[in-house]
Amino acid sequence: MINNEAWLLDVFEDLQCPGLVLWFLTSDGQRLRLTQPFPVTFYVAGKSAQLREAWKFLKEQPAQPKLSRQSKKDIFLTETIDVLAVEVNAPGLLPRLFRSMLNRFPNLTYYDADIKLPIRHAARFNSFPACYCALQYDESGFLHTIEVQNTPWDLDPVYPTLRVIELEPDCDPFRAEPRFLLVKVDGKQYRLSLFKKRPLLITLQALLKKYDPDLLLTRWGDTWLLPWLSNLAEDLQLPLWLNREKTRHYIQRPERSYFSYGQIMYNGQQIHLFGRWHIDRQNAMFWRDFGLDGILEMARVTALPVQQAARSSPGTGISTMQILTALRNDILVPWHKQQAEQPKTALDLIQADLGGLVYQPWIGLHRDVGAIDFISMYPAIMVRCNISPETGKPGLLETSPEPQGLIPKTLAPLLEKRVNLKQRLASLPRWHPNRKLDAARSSAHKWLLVTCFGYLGYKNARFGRIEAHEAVTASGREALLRAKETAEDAGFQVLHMYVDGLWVQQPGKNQPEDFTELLSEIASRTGLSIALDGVYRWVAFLPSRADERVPVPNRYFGVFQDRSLKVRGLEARRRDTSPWVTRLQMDLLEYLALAEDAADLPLYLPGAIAILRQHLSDLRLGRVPLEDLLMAYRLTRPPQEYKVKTAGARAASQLAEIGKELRPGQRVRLLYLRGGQVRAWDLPQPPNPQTIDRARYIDLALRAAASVFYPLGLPEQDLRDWLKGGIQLAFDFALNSQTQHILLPPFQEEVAWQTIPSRIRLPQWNG
DNA sequence: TACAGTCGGGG
DNA sequence: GTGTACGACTGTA
Repeated sequence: MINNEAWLLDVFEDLQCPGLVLWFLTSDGQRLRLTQPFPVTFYVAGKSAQLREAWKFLKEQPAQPKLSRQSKKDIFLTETIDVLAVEVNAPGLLPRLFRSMLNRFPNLTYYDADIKLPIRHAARFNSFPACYCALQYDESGFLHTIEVQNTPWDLDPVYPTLRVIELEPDCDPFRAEPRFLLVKVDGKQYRLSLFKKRPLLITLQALLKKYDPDLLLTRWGDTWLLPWLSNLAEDLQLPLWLNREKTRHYIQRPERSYFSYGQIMYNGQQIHLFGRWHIDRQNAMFWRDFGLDGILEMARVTALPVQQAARSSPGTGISTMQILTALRNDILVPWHKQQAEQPKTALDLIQADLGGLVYQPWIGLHRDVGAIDFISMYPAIMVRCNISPETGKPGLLETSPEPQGLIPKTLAPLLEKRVNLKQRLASLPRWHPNRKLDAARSSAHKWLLVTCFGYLGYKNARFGRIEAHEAVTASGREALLRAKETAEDAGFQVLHMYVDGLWVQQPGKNQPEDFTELLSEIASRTGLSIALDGVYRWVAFLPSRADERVPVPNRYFGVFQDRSLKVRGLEARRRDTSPWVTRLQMDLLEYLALAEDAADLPLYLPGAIAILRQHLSDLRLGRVPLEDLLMAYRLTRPPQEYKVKTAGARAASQLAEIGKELRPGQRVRLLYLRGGQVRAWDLPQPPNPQTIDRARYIDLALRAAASVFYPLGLPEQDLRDWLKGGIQLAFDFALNSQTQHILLPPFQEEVAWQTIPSRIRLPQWNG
């Protein structure tokens, strides 16, 4: 018998004999393949006559399941229920057995029938990707015991040193033809010609053999590179060991478009390897935002295999965590949710059908404003009020006496870890190397927490229940209202409230300490944690563009004490705004952010106008690269299905004509051309810069600029008229009920914004 | 003028 | 292997 310690890399079913294959990385750096017996069970409930039929049916199946009667807990029922337990020795045989059962007995109720092996393993052994284990195994590689030494909740996980090979073509294969494969391994770089196919494969295979990587980190590996290489190897009859498990071919999951987060999303096809991880940076949803650390963190806390964690949404993650909690607490996991909403009274409907509380902000400019937010408000409410599909309806912000429900049980450690990470983050100095790591992990958690709330109200979620969802929003509104009362009792003016945050103001209070007492009072009156997002030097809430008198809750910008900007709802935040317009708007905002005091803002107006002017003349003189003028629209359907031929639809049609079809969920990039035309960016011929619809872009630019100028009291139309030249510009700058009349002389061409000093001493313009 | 279509959010 | 709902806004018909 051999004792050893190792990190777990991969778990999958053994094709040779019943059980699992596990790949480990040992503490002394070996890559170890072990096998482990792993019988799996699913459960069936229904009328006893039908269950007896099912019993007979199962006895005749080649998988030879072990059958027994058991009493188990269904989360939606108060009493335990009698179920038929179907145990299979070879885990790989379960899916097919379940499918044939379902075919034959579609009306029975199934549990634990579609749970992936790594999740079952996690439930039974508390394992998770890259967990550190104490192992006992014999010479034949048969695993006798596995004891996991750490938990997903460690703040400082110790990871093994992974061997990594990075592979990427020299350009985007969907936009041009790549010529080289760039390989990075062990500090060395190689550039292999894609046209010399035999040497390419021989070199790659040599590298794979020599370095035996744990992680293949690619770009377009999912959608192009790995299938291309694999097909090539097959054609040329050369070996290419992409998998560490050499008897297996990789898994190719097809591309798909799906509805998530209120929009159509697109995922390219995926290539999953056995015994080592493949991550395609181009196709990894979480990769861009959180990096490998975020992916590993997702994998740890959700127990999803790394390759899946990298490519799945937080919804899959949180759903998996709920399944884990259920399995560990001996609660049946329904195969399909079949829970109907309970009937509601009319009053319930009126009270329940509201979302988060939204208040109308006071339009305009405000100085010295504290922004305070509840920390992960909805998840915190779910934990505090014990809101779960199986628990009773709690009073507003009250704790129920029932045992902790499945959802709070799942969330509590996650919430605690996030708070710990955030606290540590706040205490680390800015230069500290761990900051980025903690921030990435904290954000990954935030996503899981946010999504968990949405999942409660999702009709197809396994553990969702709309009443629970509504109980959460009801308590959320109550918390915000109590916070408002508390602030007003303390003499603050509440300028705005939005779902989980509020903006408060009191003359003379402009330091973080000035809000400490308020924070703790709100925390005690609501029982929820709350934090100061920051103190704004000044903040501007914008009105609706359609009607100046109507405030909109989420269009604002402001500057914090540390000079950092916060921008919401402006053009620059939108992904369909071209980079040039975004740059212009951000330049203007960053420039205004130099103002120490809102009262100084008028002094910055000439400089801001000069910045605008500079960008406009860049456009006129053709100095703006075409890429910076690209608009990007997400397609929601195939081009021919659009009733209204939007710019995006027209551009997608152009691409479809040359065989470059985009799927729903993908973005199409385009330029506006004169004569109301559009042109897709990814057409073979580059567009003629002369045909660009400059007027159109200038219009977009002025629109964006006007949002920024609005709180200065400068209306968009006046700005447009004045820029044409020849007239004076007169307007009123209002702050704290004091009005300043401002007069600008007729617009002059000759200002280069490079000449604007960063620390401003500008002439007075006031009349 | 009606309404189809797209966006946001979190950091 | 999937959050919903909705308001703001723009551009087409």
